[in-house]
Amino acid sequence: MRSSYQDIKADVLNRIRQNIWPPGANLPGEIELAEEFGCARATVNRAMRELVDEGILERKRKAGTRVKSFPTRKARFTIPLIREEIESTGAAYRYALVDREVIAVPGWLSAQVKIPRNGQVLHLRCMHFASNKPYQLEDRWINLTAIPKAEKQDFEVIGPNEWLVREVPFSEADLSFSATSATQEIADFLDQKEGDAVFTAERTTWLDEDNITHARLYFSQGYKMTTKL
Amino acid sequence: MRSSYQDIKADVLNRIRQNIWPPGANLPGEIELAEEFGCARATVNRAMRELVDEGILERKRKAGTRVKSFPTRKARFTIPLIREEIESTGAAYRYALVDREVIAVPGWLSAQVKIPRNGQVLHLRCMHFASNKPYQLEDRWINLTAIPKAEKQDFEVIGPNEWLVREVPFSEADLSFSATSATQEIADFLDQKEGDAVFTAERTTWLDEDNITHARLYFSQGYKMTTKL
DNA sequence: TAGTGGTCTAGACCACCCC
DNA sequence: GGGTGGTCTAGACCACTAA
Repeated sequence: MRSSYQDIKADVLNRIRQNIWPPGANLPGEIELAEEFGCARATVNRAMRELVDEGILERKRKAGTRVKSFPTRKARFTIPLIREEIESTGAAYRYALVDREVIAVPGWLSAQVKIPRNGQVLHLRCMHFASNKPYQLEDRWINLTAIPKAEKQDFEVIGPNEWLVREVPFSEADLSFSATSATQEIADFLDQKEGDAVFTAERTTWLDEDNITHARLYFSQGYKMTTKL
Repeated sequence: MRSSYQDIKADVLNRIRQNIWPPGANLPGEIELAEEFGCARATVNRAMRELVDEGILERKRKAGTRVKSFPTRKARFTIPLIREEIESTGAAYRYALVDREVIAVPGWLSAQVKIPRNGQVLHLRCMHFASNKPYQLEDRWINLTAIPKAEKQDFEVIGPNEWLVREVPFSEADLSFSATSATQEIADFLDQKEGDAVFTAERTTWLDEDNITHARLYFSQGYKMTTKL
């Protein structure tokens, strides 16, 4: 009875669900499991590694494999391109540039990220619409010291996110989500009232040691970010 | 010059960053890469599979491997146990049960999830404190048809989340995040003002076809969910 | 239909780390 | 020290799909 690594994953998950292997329990070693499932150790190994990756199991050399006591699963999510996100709902996507200015790095930004003092940044504000209803206000700073060619872009047609994703590779990004109260100005853009709750994402992107860009994304009312575990 | 799969990953990422392989470019086949890196095809394969998993590459049989045109990376995050989340900041965690009642399934809930009409649910409201400051209000429903033993738990000492994670395995969960305005009641619990923006998480958990539990988590002001890409 | 990735094998050596 | 998982190999067969 040959098993694939996916069969093994499913089987292990079932045993955990049926409390054959409750949280905290030790599993047999890879060799033993390979015999039971009638496959090579590498196959068992792949199944187990993926279960570790999903947050179900813990493994340590010599100590063996066990079910996590509190199996808090890991979820994955993508920050999709906003155009794709909107079009996937069937709505028409529209982009509009609001402001564009080259300025010296504001103090709060140079404190937060590593941009040389006296460096210049490109500050952009853009609106994203779904079927002509405000969907997201994007407040973005691009580090011109790191990405000088951004200055030549007018960003009238293509949004900075889409341009950056295509043109500028990055090595790391920090991401955070929070709820903020709309200022009068933000409320006007999003067609809401001052003080309304606004789902806000903040993102900082790095290439090795250089900060590339920082963005604040304000979503209009009713936005939900969803995922599956 | 032997390479490990991690060396290969790093090398591929570098070539992408240096625009040797720009977005949309086709990569050589696995056999060719294996020769170049001086390793077995399986090693290359593992490196490439992981890069697909991280959202950098796309692969299709026959067509080959290419850099995604819009490399929107996948982030992973864990929904940590709130106790661990709070204690990891150095604050003291305190839990308190607010309400506990067994009721018939409310209409809005039975519509949203699959609980038999006339079924009973355990409705709980709990507070989580960080150093005695309100941190999260948890509004939870547990399906007693699926989890009858929950009725015997008083949840005075252990929160329902912690109990469920340890006692009840699940197969799937839906998760969503949004910003809502605090009602007067929620504001009172969180020590805020009515109408304040509240970061809200909603979670529904399933075991095969049965809905197990549904929870709404209201975080107090200033909460940020952060992750790295 | 031919070429690519997807998976599996049987064996090997190694690194880590609990006992 | 010895047992566990972590990784690698050389080869094989298979599944999908673009041409």
